[in-house]
Amino acid sequence: MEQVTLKQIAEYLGISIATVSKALKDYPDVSQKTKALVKAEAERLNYQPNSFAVNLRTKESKTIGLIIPEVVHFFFGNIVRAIITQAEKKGYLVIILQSDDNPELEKKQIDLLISKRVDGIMISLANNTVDISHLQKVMRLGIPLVMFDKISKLVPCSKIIIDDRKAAYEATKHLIDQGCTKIAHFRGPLLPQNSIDRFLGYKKALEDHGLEYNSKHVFLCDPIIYEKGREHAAALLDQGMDIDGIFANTDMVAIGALSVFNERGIKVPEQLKIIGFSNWFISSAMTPTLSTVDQDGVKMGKKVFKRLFKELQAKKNGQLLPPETIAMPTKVIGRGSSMVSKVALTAES
Amino acid sequence: MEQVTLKQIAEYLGISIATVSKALKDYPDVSQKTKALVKAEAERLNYQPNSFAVNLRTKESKTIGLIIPEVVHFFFGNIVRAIITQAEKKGYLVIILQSDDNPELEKKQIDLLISKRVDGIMISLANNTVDISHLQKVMRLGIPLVMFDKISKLVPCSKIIIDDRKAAYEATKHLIDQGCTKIAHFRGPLLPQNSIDRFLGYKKALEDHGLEYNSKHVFLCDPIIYEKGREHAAALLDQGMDIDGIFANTDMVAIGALSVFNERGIKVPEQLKIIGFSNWFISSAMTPTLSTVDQDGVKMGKKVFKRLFKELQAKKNGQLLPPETIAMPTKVIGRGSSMVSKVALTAES
DNA sequence: TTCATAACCGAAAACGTTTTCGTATTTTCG
DNA sequence: CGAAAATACGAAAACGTTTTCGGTTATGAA
Repeated sequence: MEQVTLKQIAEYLGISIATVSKALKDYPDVSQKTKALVKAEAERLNYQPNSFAVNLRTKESKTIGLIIPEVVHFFFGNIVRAIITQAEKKGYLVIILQSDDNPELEKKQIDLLISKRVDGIMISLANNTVDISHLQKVMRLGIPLVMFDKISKLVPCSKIIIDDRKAAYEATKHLIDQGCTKIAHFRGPLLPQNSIDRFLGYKKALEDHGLEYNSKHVFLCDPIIYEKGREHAAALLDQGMDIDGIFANTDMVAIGALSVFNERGIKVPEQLKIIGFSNWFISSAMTPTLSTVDQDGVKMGKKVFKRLFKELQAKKNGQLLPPETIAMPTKVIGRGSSMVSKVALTAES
Repeated sequence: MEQVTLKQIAEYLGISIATVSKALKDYPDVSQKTKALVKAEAERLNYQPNSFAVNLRTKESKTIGLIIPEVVHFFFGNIVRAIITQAEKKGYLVIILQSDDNPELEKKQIDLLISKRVDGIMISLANNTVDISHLQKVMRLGIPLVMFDKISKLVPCSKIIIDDRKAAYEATKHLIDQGCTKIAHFRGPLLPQNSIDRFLGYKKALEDHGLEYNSKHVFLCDPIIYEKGREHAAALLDQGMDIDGIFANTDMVAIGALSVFNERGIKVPEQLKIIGFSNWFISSAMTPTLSTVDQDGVKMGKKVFKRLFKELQAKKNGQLLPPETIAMPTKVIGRGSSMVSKVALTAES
């Protein structure tokens, strides 16, 4: 019933606690015979070291924290899965906290992780996090920190991102290549770097292709949800706005817009082409299938943990790695919502 | 840089560690003056107790484990969110592990949680978990255990579920009420209780309404994914099977089927009606919108934690609560995929 | 003044581990 | 055979906290 301790094994075998501990960890100054004895007994009693005692002694928790705005999110979900898997391989446990895009909650959760003495922290910021004192605290305490996706340039830590600007540029260019000349952008909130970058990429693509940028063609989605896509799409139709393409900040928003067009009988892609962002699973199940920008969450999650692990190792050796920013590749996936049907059917399996 | 300890505060103030500890916890045998002094100093130095030392001493980790097949899943995502929120309120941290529907991984993760000395465990089983020795071990160790959604009747612990049989019955009945007489069922794997129950509910509904059950009308989806829905829908068409309704084990499967019908020009709901299960968010964004069975993940998550918390409290007081099984309510949501368009447009906002 | 009482504080043990260092025993080898 | 070296083990401190139990001082009453 109660968990067995080194002491119990020692008493049973009539040897010291120190020897038992060393035997289990294959110290060289323990005889083979004793080792065998101890291990057999530990096995028999199903001994499991008390991690609190271990952590207290070694000052290592073998636990890392992960804070993300939303677990349910398709993209984050993939990242989470990848991180957990990688971490597990290296013997780390992941504590996942969801900030709900709430900066205050995010702050509290950072404190919680610190008080739980996690070895490192991975975070994707809440959309409107501006005060970064909690992150600076993490750095000050010397806790390895890796930011990903939603980052703040003001924090001098490693970052794993995608090149949102370039990706947005290419998404917009894709619409232009398909013949669009009046392209609207359903943008994300004003603050987070990636929604800024996507907007800038959109703008740059227009300019580079001789299309004039019109601020009236940019719609703000805050928060970035399905309903906002519907709302703006409806507004667009109600105003009789002359638009033949939409680049949406996210698949979620694009799907919202698409549903309105479907309801109102606007033909996509004939009358209007749409491209989203993230390659959310469901985007390939829509009618028509949704063009989008693919960002590989699994790859990103792997990179995030790998980088953190590297910093953890460095810290153990008393080193401090200079922060590094890694941009992951993306690629435009053309599907039914932006391409003529013949192609759309075969674009993706 | 380094975390401050009681000892440092004590030394600085020239008093004992014991007094500092007691002052911070408002023990009655510490003077108001000292308390104020200590608290001010602790505040100033930003003292945070070392949780390992606390846990080692108190034998409480204030940490609970949560194992689910898949984090990304819409329904589980909601449950996770609710559990985390509730747990946080009571000062508990949640360690989330994803079993990927893999029984061996599930087993390992249970061991991991035990070795991390979590105070309690919440689990939704992998689809094909048959060996339940790891769960029995949890019970043997006296660790409070709550199972939800995917449960095993063989483990004598508390369970939070929905009445799948009743819910499936009503979903099927909904199709019958809409005029369907030849209803197929895309069922889940053979093992987990809830896919069995949904199948039984489907069958019962047919029988109760004078429709004959035909095993050829039941298609196995294992795993329960989008592609399986597509596959069976295609098979159904290719065989020229005479079907006017489908009750799918999950929205995911229903959407897969729907996408095939959309591609092949089968009119839903006119030629064929579909109802899914779970009220996955995206089901209301499909064209047509998907009818489904709503199960409130948030409510369920709350219940799960509340029950665990109750057992944790009881354990502290040396009691052991008898296991309890709670069924959460569900409700059929009729949308465009099963109802005439006039209604469908207004069924859900 | 003296004694009982209350108020306040600290010494010390305990939680279970890891690791250093010392010591006792055995082995090796000139 | 005797000294040096290798081998095997254990004592003890340390990690930071909580809590029991005494002890000291101040307070008040007799």
